[in-house]
Amino acid sequence: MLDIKLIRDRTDWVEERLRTRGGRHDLNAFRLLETEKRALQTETEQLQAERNAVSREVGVRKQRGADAGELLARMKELGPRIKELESRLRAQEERLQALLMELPNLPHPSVPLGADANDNVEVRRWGTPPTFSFTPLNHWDVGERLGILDFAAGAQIAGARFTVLRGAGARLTRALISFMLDLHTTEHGYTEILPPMLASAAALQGTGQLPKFEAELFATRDDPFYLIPTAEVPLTNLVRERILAAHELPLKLTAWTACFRREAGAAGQDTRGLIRQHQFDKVELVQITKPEESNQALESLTRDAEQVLQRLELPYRTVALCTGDMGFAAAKTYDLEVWLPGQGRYREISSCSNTEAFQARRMQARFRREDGNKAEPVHTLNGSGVAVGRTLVAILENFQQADGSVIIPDALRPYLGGLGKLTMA
RNA sequence: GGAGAGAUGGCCGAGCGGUCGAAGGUGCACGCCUGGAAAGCGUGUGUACCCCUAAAGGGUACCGAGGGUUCGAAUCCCUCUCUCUCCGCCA
Repeated sequence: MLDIKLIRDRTDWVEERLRTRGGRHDLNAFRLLETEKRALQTETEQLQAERNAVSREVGVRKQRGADAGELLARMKELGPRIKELESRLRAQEERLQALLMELPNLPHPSVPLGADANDNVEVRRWGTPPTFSFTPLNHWDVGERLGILDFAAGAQIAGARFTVLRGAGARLTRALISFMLDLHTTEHGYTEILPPMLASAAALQGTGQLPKFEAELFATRDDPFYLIPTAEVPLTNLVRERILAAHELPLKLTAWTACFRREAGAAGQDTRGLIRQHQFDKVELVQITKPEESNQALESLTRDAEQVLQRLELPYRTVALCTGDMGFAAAKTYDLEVWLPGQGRYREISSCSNTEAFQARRMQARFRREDGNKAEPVHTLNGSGVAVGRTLVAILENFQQADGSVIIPDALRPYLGGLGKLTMA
């Protein structure tokens, strides 16, 4: 949610910044509505003040046994008038709020201008894509040949975009999760959380998935829950409606969760393999910081995610998303793209964003400085550290051998009882 | 799922339908006191929004949420949510 005062005071500037993201946002309608609302509020509050004064006087007179007849008559008129104004005011506020909730975040000044993914800017590259003496297979072929990925079984249970992992596939996934969590908790200073994987509408609204992107979410039928599309939702909502002390910041949280996405509108994309599933595992990183520290925090959070790929010896590049390609809540985003030999290109495996105060304002997450002044919104950041399913894909494709086996990166072996290679049965 | 109890400020805890944003305590901040501290004394100590703004100031709303009764609701009524206890069920 944008700062309403900023919209009011610098309408044109905000509108211009929003325009860089593409889409159209008419802030004049907003400003008009807001002006109207304030007039209504002033009128309402004047009458309320009068009501309070008169009814106080009624009390005083009654206690003295004096007559309050004409006062009661005045109150008879005031009552309905106030009630009507109050309900109009509330309606107006709701409309404003609804408009506000639909506006995306403003891009940080350092974000490259651009329309779509083609305008993203590569900021660094790590590792060298492997060369093969044979034509590298797609991960689904590698996985099926090893008997660790079973797409047919996933479809049988739940349908398209669900997969069953078997044997070493399941174990490798569990190993990846443990490896990532251990790295972030013991070396990067994050606290491990195991949160609910269903969340309320209020929580989803706080992080920005609702109300605008309901179509992307799975919901429960008989209860008011949504399946979380990312652990960013529960982790960030840990500070919803809280006022933190300055010394508690930054908060660094990590969690493994399953993530559930309907992938509405993704028909025909990545229909084969593990790349785009309705359910996938992810280790998430979240930081809650002071405003002046969030820029630096995004850099370090991104490095924390990159470290996962480096330890796993997976070649990747880091890309700064342009204004037109960023998500709704983000002020700035780096994507990590891992090299996939089967596709011969880099594919997103992590997305690290600073949402600044955007989510904090939605969820009223604040902190108070040592000087004891007014509480102000915190900044919230999130990033995948990293997507587990896609990491499995990357390992299968990058470390596949001519004989169909797959070498396990050293960093992962302790989590697999020393296993160094997946081989065909 | 059944039965019961509860929800008030950072925390604890009062609150006959009227002057209650809310007693009291405690915590915290500042000041006095002290060689220093404790104790003691004094002052202050919620959030949001609006008006006015240089500052000060003023107003409105908020006692879990929403509705109702009333000239007037923290206080009465209804609905909901959450927490706790007991029973049942269950991993």
